[in-house]
Amino acid sequence: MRRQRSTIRDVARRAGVSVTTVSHTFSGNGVVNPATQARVRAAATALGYHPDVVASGLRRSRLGVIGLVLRPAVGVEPQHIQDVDYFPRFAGAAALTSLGQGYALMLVADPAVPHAPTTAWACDGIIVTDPVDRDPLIAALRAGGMPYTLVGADPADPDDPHVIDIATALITDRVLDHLAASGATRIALVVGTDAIEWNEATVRRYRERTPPAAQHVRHVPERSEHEEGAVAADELLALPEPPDGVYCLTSDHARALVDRLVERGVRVPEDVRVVCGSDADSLRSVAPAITAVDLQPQALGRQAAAALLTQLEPDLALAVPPPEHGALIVRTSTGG
Amino acid sequence: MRRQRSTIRDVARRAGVSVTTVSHTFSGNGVVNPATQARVRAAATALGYHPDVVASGLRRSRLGVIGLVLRPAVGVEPQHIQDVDYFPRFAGAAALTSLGQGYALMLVADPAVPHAPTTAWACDGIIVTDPVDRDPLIAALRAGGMPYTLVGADPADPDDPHVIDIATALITDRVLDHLAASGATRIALVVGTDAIEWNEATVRRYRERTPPAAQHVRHVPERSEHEEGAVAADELLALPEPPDGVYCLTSDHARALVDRLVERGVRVPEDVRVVCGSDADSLRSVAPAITAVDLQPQALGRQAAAALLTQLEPDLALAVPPPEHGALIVRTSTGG
DNA sequence: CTGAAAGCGCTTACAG
DNA sequence: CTGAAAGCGCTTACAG
Repeated sequence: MRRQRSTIRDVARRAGVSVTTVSHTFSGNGVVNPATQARVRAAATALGYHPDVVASGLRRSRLGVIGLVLRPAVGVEPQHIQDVDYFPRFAGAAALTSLGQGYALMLVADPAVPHAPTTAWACDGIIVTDPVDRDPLIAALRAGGMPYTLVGADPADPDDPHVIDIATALITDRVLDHLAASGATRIALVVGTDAIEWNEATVRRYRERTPPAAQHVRHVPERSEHEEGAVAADELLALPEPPDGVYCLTSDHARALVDRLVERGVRVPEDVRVVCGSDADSLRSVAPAITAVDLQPQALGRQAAAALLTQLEPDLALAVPPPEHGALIVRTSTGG
Repeated sequence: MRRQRSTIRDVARRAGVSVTTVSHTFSGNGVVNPATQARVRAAATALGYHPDVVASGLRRSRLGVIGLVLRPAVGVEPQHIQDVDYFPRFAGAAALTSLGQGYALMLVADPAVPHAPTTAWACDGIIVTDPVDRDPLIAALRAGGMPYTLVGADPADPDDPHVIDIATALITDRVLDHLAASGATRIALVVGTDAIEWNEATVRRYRERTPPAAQHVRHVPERSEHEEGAVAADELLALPEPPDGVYCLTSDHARALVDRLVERGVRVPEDVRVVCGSDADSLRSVAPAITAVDLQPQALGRQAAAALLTQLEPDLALAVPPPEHGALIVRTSTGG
């Protein structure tokens, strides 16, 4: 299956030098007479030679590859993940930042899941988005001595220094303030069930800020049918004192929730104001359009890649602007 | 920089066996007594051992990595490429298809550009989107014996068997038919300058179908300022017989073009009908919303990955549904 | 400035 | 069923 290519040996033979000289010529290490270099390069060109990155990676312990584990991607149907706006944008920005520093960006399967292809270990460092509570992957990365950067913290280890802040508490404050300013007095929270910072820290902050009697938290699995959002809407309306504001983290469920509210004659935003925690195409084009948090996936992707690259090569001194956390895109669902 | 991990030797020593036995245990090759296997696995676990994919890749000539070259990405500012909807969706779908077969998807820089990191060669095969005329990258891939799949053909080599069809002529027909059905009688074409199939085959088909006197083709560089679309609009209006229909391939320029038309008092779609060749967020949310071709990036991404995987492993027999080429999303700009 | 040689961590005939 | 040994293509002290 491998392309049979010419090797450093072939080039050395053709140029009449040793493999050392060929290696030096291409790596820039050592000193090689310019005339000799020219002979070597000519031979290489004639043979269509490229240094084998894999062999070189084996010797130098540096591949020039950054791995990206997109947590929810594993085992999810393609149509699911790609409807989500967040991940493609995050990955795109991380890829371009990496390429700019001479690194490729490799999308890998979670190496901690059973039977995962071990390719995940063929990189110089790994970005994980998002780590879960007591994340076995992080433990494995540490055990293997693999450099990593996390987007959002493992809830069980908030002080890991290799975390890109996703500012969940700050964002929660902004959303709850905005809902209140739009006239909401009883705000319900609809969150996912993945044990990630985004879910857990949102709930924590919500409980800190909301009088116990007014608290209502509904959990909806991230990868459930969209209709679960509608079911959540029904339940909220059935409460003794239904909420007049809802903060729903995921976009699919927010959409189904609003659809159901409208279907049942509830006016949005007059009767119930709704904010979604993650902006997406689909929130813009529905009626009423839904106010959402701009999570700034591209800024986060750039940040994460820069942080990991700096870990790998401390001299890089990459300057990337931090994301502007908590920016709200106000739409009809909160009177915008 | 490399994580110092335990090696197959360490495991062999601890388990009291040879490295051969350890290798056989993990690779599934050869036959190993179950009891011995258990000892080996126990030792491996205790040491936190993972087979080194790079070393194994070097020996076996198989890495489990598919490369993806996104042509326009090179040298482009991050904010540019990520505004484009096409590439993230394509890459996402290709990644998931690959992961499903145990391959990682690596985003690599164009290995044909000078000083490109050679990482691009650290994969088992490469997907190129989109090849340019007389593409030096394809020549390099062939010379290196690297399996590849192209999305769209090299205009100079339409018969390469490793091409995923992007059906440019068919799409052009659909668009021109739709514009005519919406009332357009003189249709201008606004295309990019990259020497890719999409641009060239669109022009060719347009010229085949349009009476010479009614032809008007305007080239706008893909990576020019958005305002170039406005300039194109001005030029079209300045023609002796201005068009009453425009087919503009790229979304940024289509948007600027429509904005300028409206600004100058031209009614869209009553006076001029406009179709964009590539759907994007931005076309949906403007007024008037712009009719566009759904290029089906996800379907193409799946197709391309499946084709390459099948080349690498003929036994795979991956069944992926082909994209439904030429689907139009009709919006206000053509009376939808 | 150039080269012979060891070794990165694995796989794979081959011999026992 | 198990092991000793060669070798994948490169890099890097080290000696000349």
